[in-house]
Amino acid sequence: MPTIYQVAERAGVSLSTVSRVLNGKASVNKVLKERVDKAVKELNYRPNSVARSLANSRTDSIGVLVPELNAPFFGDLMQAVESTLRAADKHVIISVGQNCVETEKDAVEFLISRNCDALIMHAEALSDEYLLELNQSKLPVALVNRQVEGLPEACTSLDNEKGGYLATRHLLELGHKDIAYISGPKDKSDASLRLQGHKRALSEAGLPVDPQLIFNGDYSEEDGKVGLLELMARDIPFTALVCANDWMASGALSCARDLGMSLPQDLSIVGFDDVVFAHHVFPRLTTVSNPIAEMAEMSAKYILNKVYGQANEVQHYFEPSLVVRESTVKHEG
Amino acid sequence: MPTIYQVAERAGVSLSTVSRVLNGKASVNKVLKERVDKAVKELNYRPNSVARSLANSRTDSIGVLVPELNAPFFGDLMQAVESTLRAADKHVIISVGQNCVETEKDAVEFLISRNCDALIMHAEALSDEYLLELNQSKLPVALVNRQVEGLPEACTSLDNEKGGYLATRHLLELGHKDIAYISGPKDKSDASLRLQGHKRALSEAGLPVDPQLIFNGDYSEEDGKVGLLELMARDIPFTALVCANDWMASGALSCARDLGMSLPQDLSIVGFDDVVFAHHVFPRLTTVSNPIAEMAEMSAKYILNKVYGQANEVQHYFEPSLVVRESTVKHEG
DNA sequence: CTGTTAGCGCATTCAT
DNA sequence: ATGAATGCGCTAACAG
Repeated sequence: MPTIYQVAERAGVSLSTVSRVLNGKASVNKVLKERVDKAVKELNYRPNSVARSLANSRTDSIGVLVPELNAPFFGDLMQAVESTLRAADKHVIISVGQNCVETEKDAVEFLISRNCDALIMHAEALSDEYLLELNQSKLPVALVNRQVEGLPEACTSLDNEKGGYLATRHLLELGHKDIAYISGPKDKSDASLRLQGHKRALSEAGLPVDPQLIFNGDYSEEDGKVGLLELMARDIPFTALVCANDWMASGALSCARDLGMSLPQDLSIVGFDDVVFAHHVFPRLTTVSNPIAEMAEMSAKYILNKVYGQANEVQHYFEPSLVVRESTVKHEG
Repeated sequence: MPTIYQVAERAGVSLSTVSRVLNGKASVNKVLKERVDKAVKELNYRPNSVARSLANSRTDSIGVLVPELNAPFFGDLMQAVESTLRAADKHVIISVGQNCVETEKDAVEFLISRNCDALIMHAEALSDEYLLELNQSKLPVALVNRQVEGLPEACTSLDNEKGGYLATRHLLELGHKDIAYISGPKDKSDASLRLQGHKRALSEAGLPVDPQLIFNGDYSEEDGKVGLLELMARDIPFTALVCANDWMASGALSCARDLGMSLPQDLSIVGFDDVVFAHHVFPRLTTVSNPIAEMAEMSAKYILNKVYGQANEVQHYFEPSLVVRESTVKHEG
């Protein structure tokens, strides 16, 4: 590995001149510049990024925290972040939080110890206070798909209430009146907002909100199944079901099929997120789109602005929209 | 940010003593060690990993190349690599190759410029020659799910031929005799090996290999659909279909349903890889399991051995196995 | 067992 | 516009 020193020697100039042409910040005599370029080529010189980082205390690396690596939702997120950042010659160090406070803290510590220039996180378990504190520690932070009081510009978020509203509204328009709901964990704001939207749609239609038609799930596929069984056991009839995410919808879907129901005639089901397998399930899932890739891209651009002086436009709030497929059908009756 | 120097000062020892207790390599007087530990705590000192890297020319980071970030198959791969490496306090820099030679080369260049200690790659487009050359450049390389002549110990791979054999064998045992096959790109060795296994199963059963019953796909969902339509257009009856991966199987599945066929009665379908959505599709997909997570883990352990002096056992060859679900059924007739 | 010294490769003052 | 000198924070001989 040639060093900048050897390049200087071969080009017959000083260290600093080479550095200058490499970074293009200061102006350099054209002749010298050419000699340097030539030497660089001949030696196949590549700057040592570690040394560079030590000298200017920038690593050009951004830490990314996601709950898991093998879920389509977070795959979309990472894809968007990586490509946006890579276009700016930054790179991504990915770390996994596993939905657990301790692991998430560890992961953040890990990323910090790696001297990341900034953090982009989809933090599930970390508290708002922790995030605020982190942000004040002069390490820029971007929060994807989350809203933290006091950090408006660092967050991108979705109007989850509207999403919940759209899902239920769709079913109402199809003539359903008895609509069950499988919620996400109520301590998560997105879950409670989605539920809130559901209730608003019901109210607007002049329908009561029956707590017996609501099941509290944990966003897992398994809980889609458990939830459906539990709801049916309560013996209050319903012709449609909203699930707070696609995983639970998928669980409910296959459970319903296993129960011998014919879908969507016997039960209309709506999901949330529009993850990639939403059109793999049968019947293809009607769901609410979640523009996670765009939110992730905006987070990356926000960091690019904040840390590297770029000037991208960044959007912080996003609207969900309904994606109608085949798992919902008009209620005859 | 406190430096090692300030820790030394506060503990009343020298720089090197601090370094020694931090790295635990050499032995240090117990009393001094305690003073150092105390100072570290009090100052909340965290070693600067960049400086450390510059001094010992190790970044403790491993470059990972995958074709895409938002596919379940590669999600499993990354998950396994990340957790294995993280347990050893190494970290992962992920880069995307997009199935394209140029992009893959760029990605590799990028990772090299980042001073990765090693590379773990699922390289799709890069040639064997390129990989051999890379490996000789003293940068250790591990190839996941690929076999390169001349680099036996760097590779983990699956017995794809056997996988193809198992898929077709299963259908034969169910009484099917007319079995169509949608292959992956024939320039990829896994695809051609899977097809080869299919043919062997046919031959062993004394059945002819009809080229008219084979369609060349590109592993995409779309080609599952296109392939099925094309095969049906050829007007040679078949009662079962093997697809060289789950994506194509999924495409074929939903295409068949759209055509009004009732599954699995009208057509038995087998996939390959057992990706996460294999049990989301309807009917749940019978497929061949691909232990990608284990292969990835082994690649990580291989690197841990090779670069960081660990001594894990590493397995290089893996056997696929059949996962029977509901998309295949006995052929009556 | 401990402290002193010298780089690792580069960016950046500061002079010129 | 250019070169010489200094330091980023740490590890690793080396000497004691």
